[in-house]
Amino acid sequence: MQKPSIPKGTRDFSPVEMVRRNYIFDTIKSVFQNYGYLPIETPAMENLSTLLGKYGEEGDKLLFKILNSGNYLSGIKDEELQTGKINTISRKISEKGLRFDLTVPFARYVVQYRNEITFPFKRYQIQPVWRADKPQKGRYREFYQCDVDVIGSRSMLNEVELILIIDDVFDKLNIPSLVKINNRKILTGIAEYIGEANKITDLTVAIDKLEKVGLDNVNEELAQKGLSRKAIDKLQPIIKMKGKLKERFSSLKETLKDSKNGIEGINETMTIMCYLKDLKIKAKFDLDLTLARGLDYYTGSIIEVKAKDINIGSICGGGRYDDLTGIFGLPDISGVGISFGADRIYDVMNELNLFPETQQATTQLMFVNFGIEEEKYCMPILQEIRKAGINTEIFPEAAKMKKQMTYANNKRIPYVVLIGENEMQQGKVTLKNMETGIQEQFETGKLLPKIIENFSNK
RNA sequence: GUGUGUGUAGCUCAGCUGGUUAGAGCACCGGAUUGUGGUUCCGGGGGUCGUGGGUUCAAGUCCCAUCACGCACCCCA
Repeated sequence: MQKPSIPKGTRDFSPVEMVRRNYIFDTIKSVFQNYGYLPIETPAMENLSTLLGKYGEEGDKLLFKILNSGNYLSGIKDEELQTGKINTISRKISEKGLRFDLTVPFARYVVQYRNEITFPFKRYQIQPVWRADKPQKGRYREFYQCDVDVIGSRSMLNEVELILIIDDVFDKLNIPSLVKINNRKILTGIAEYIGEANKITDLTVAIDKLEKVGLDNVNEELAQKGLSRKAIDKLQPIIKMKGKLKERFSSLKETLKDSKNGIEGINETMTIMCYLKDLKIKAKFDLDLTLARGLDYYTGSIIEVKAKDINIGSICGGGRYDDLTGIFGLPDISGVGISFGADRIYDVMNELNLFPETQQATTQLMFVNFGIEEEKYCMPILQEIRKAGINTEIFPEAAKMKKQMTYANNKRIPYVVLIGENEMQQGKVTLKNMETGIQEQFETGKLLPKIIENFSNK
């Protein structure tokens, strides 16, 4: 028989893992709500027309497509199949795809329900997304994103609040983090300044790698992509720029003074920084001109968060998009949002041992099952204890004591109740503390108060 | 898409320059202990060595192919 398995890049989650994952999700959710964001959900699959062309050429390739139902080959002629033109054929046999992120479905949602939505619209969305990437460390084919976006407001206050959200989330999860801030308009300005405005994508992709591969390699890649020697020389002082935030801003302003885009980007970013410097923030944040971010739709601020001392890529990222809804027929609506990568956050917390150990046990009290008579005697007591809010279970069959105790032990249930023939006759119960091994006997009526007392002491 | 590594028990792995019947730890089941888990002792089940082909007297071990998985790059959460 074939060994059971799951597709690569996907994962099963055990009860222990789920408790931890839910801890992350609950933390994130509570912060989102704290800032006035409300949840929505969208379907796992979208029409391919919604998805295609939104993530660049690379992104399109990474979309999971869903085969049409029924006789999906009926509209295709034999000769057409022979041509091997995957793109035209796949358009005919597949009309749906799994969502690639949550931002594009959100844009679709906003346009579709524009008459019912009050703007600015603040929503959060925590759902899985799928990418047909090659999996590796910190990269999965199915993973959760926790998106929070506000659409219909151009105010930089939104950016500021998103950074506060980032700070709150990582503070609550105890993850030391580094927030990088940049602006696409500044990058455009730089491209204009060095005289390579049409090579903006190549430029940003290359300088994005600065930290990883070093300046020489970046310059090499730029030359390879066809940027002129002169342009690369002009770029050097900008990406090498160091010093205090204030100084960097003023020197950048001087350099990009002829670029309308550049100045706009600088002003926006300065506005954000101005707010931030007067607020209490635990995370480190900084302007990082090498931050580019791939997704095509960003037009203004861009934000990315990395966990300190861990090499796993970014754990949160986002930015402002001025015209995402334009493609769906609703132009001139600006939005800004960020996305937390729950799975990477999990990996980081795992590596740094940040999960509270206490999360393990869900059952607080287990009744050992001695037989039918005892079951009947115990059930009303269980009901009463459950009503008091204690997580309680009874072993479902009168298995050997050893098996039942092993079960309780493996499940890390802290207390076990024994009511057998002896106890029933005497109207007593035996309560065993699984941690200390000590057990005591008392009247049945005293069980509940005793248990409540035990748990409240902790 | 490019490069690279690994496939042996449910899991983690050992198995030397090819050599009899493929091992360990953990997990599981049973017993010591018919009303007591976590510690200890004894015993047990479980493997077409990823798959197919080749070299050889002989292949888990060497060669080729193939599949699967991992890591790095590209890109990204």
